[in-house]
Parts: sequence; C-alpha cells; structure tokens
Amino acid sequence: MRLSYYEMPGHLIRRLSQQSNQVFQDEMKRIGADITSVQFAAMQAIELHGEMEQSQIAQSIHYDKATIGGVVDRLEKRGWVERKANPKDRRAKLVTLTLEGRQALEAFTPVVKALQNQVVANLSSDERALFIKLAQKVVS
Amino acid sequence: MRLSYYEMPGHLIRRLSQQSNQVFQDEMKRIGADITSVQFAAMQAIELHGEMEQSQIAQSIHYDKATIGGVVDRLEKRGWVERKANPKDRRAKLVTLTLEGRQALEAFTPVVKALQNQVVANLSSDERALFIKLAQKVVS
DNA sequence: ACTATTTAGTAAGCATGCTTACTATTAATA
DNA sequence: TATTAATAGTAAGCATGCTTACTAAATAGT
Repeated sequence: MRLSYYEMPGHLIRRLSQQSNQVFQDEMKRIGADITSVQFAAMQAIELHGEMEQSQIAQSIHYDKATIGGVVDRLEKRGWVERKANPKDRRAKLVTLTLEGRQALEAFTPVVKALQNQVVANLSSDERALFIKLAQKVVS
Repeated sequence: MRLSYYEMPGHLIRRLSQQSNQVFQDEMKRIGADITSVQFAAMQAIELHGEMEQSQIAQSIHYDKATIGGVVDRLEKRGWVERKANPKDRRAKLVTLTLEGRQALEAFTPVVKALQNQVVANLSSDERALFIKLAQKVVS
C-alpha cells in the first residue's frame, strides 16, 4: 500500500512550518518590522531570563548552539542585544537585551501573539487546542 | 495573559519540523544513505509523474522554484536525475530520474515510509490519525 | 501583427539550521 | 594534583528556503 505524500507526517510538518513562517514574515513585514521568528524567540527568551549564556538560549528554545551563535551575531549587529564577558566562567558570554531590544520586543510581541492564531486559522477553536496538545505530545 | 512559548503554534511547529528532520537524517545515516528529505520528496514526485518541469516539481511538493532549482542541481550532480530540454517549451527543462536515481529511490522508500511513524512516535495510533487530519486541515 | 503580461529558470543575497572540528576553559576523577 | 572529560563558543561547510531581480520565451489581449 502506497503511503501518499499528503499522509506523511514528515511532509505535512514541513508544510506547517512553511505556512507558519510565511504568516510570521508577512505580519512582520506588514508592520514594518525586520525580524525573523528565530530572532524573536531568542529575544523573548533573553527577556524572560534577564541575562543568558548563549548555550542557555539555545537550550531553552531548542536550537543548536552554532545556530544561536549566528542569530546573536545578527541581533548584536543590529543593536538589540549585547554580549558581555561572564566573570564566573571565562568561556561563556552573557547576552542581554539593550534598551532598543526591549522596545522592539515590546512593540512586536502583541503582533506575534495575534499571529499565532492566524497560523492555524483553518482550525476551529476546539481543534486548535487539540492540535496544540497533540503537537506538544509529539515533541515531548 | 501571557502566551507561553510552549503554547505558541509557531514554536511548536518549528520543533515538530526539527524533530522530523532529525529522524529523517538519523535513519538515512543509519542505512548509509546520503539524501535529504527535500531531495527525497523531489525524486518521489518525479517518479510519480514520469518526467516533470522544475516548476511542476516545485508546485507539486509546495516549494519555491528557486529552492527546487538548487535541489535539482545537487540531484543532477549526483547522477540521480537528468535535465533535458523541453521541445514543447524552450523555457522549461524536463527532469527525469536516471537508473541510479530510480534504484536509490527504491532502496530508500521503505525506510522513509517506516520513519514516518517514528516522527510521531509519542502518539498513539488514534492520535496519529487525528494529528495528520488536523495538520492537513491547517495547510489546506 | 503588436504589445503587455505571464511564465520557466537562474542568479545573488540573506538567514536559518545542521554537522564536524577546533580552542579555551572548567569540572570530574584517579 | 595530574589527567581526563565535558562544556562554551566559534569557524567552516553544506543544504535548505526564501526574496528580489533578471533573461528568455510563451500567451493574452488589442
């Protein structure tokens, strides 16, 4: 029996990802914000924890440390975060939000929050809750 | 009310994607196959349709045409597909699988098929069916 | 027939996102 | 304490995946 393309979780997940990124990108463009979903996630994590080592950021939002290194590079270049030496551990660097970073995050947050429903716009309210629950279980 | 990271569809979807790619990559590595999920999807589409223009491939598996251009480049470099001129349309190129490509696809297909369940291994059989149904609805 | 629009593919640029390999530093352990 | 192992970050390399811009060719509309 042939497993159709449209029934393969792998392919469906890729399309979910594509759609999700598209919505994020469109909404950010609409409000004139130049930020990616990863950059937003990283900044949100930093704000939540106050100051973080890069490895902590990577761990908390489940990214590879090399990827986060590049993301922090770009956020730093843009003036949204700062890297400081960690006196407790000379290998590590503490990343904090700058004032501009906090302001940007504050401005974008409601839009990102609102856009989450748009990603799953084709689902009813009940279905959304169910989808989220199942997705959480898949990645747990 | 704060929308937690773990409840945001966007973030969940990214993690689904990450997990899915990880399983694909691990399984392919395990059998000594050097192929990505996109490459597999493209080859599968080509086999199904016989011969395809790149734009058709892109459309059928929902990728950007520029992305598919690069994918086909690498598949061609590897000897798994061939590009031929399309006499009916001199803009287009017909992509076909080579013998090696067909053999590779045949060898990988059962593994890819099996790995689909592994992606959603944390779900019961009923939950999997439901998840797939909801995911299909999201991207429909 | 002429023109305007659309389409197929490529190119360049950017940002993920991963891997492996490397350096510097810290932690664990014999 | 001397050695070994683990960890933080970076670098290089590769493959997505997108955007915009471009060329060549086909189509639509007048």
